Amino acid sequence: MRSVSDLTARARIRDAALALFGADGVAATSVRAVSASAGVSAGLVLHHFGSKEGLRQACDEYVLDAMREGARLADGDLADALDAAAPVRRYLARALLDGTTAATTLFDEIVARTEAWLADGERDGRIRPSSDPRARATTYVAWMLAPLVLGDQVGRLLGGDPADSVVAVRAARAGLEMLTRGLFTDDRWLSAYSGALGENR
Amino acid sequence: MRSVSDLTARARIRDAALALFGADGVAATSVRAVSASAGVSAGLVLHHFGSKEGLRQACDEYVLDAMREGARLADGDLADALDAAAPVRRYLARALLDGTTAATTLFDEIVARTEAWLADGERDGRIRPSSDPRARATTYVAWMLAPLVLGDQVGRLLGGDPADSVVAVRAARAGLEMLTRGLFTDDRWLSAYSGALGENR
DNA sequence: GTCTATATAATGATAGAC
DNA sequence: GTCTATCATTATATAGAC
Repeated sequence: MRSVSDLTARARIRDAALALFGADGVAATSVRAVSASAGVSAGLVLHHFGSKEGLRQACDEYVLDAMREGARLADGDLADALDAAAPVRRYLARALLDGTTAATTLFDEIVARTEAWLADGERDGRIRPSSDPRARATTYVAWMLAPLVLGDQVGRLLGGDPADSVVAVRAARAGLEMLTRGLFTDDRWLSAYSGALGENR
Repeated sequence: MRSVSDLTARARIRDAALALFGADGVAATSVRAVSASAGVSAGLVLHHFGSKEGLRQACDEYVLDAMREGARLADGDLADALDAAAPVRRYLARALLDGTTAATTLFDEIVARTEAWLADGERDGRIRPSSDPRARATTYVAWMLAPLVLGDQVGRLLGGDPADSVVAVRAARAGLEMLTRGLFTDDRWLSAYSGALGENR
């Protein structure tokens, strides 16, 4: 069991920054707040990372690595790859909104992998065909990311205790139900859209 | 046709704040930036709103009203209520992430309305039954909000021009397709979750 | 209502001792 | 590697003239 104080100061600073940046946003988090949370001086933070921007980039790279590792372990379905540590998830959510290059890169990678995974599933019959595979993959990814980005809101309504895994399971189950049995019984609305776009847009 | 300069200074300041807060976040936006964007002095901003926090609350209330108005016009489905002006949507996305009281209130209202709307649909057969209506409504809302929060990412992958409405239509259509015809062909994964939770959790 | 000028605090970053 | 002390800049907010 590795305790917090066993980490190098650099790692502790990065972890503290990750948590604070994720919780409050980069702009709302001062270097001093990070240093206090890590139990070091403000000077040391800048000694290690050069600037606040450097610290942000270090967090970006760390999250990128963590998510890639998670994606490597899960063999396709995005839902499995997303059970990273909570601070990493929260940071990622904010980074996606801020449009950092790391988050943009990651989003692209995830969509590409998901599109390939869905195409595979289409071939062997696990996944229904689509008239617009790219749009479907993108939308699917956005949906899987939604409870992550809106985790506080979803958690509050579904359980009270945000750290409770029951919340995540309930949401995941409800989502799966919609995606297997469907939500709407007829394709009235769908037809309206098809007319507007053509079948293979 | 009402031009920008016809608005009172107070309204112009609020609109400018809405746009900048939504684009960059509240913390990353200075009162001076807002005043410059609105074409007034920094002092006037604080004269009208007391403080930066007061300005933020004014934006919150404005967005709350705008969304409620939109929801009143659309008679149930969340997707229709979300076609508010782009600045309002972007502001709302950030507010949801920041967990402002207005955004929290709004999220709760939306989920409640959606749950009622889904229950209605269940009764007259438009909507399939659910084993966990609350979780389904919450997840559905989170999904409909996802392209809003992740709009930049989705737009980039689906069209290039973020302001292009074709992007929104493609995403909406792909989503509808998944929610009508389903995505997964068998309920293998769903069964696994049902076992873990019991049927009526 | 609107501006300019200013007070005061906090922030990112640097320099140098240990 | 780590700290303290300090600088220059920028931020919010106030006071008072017009």
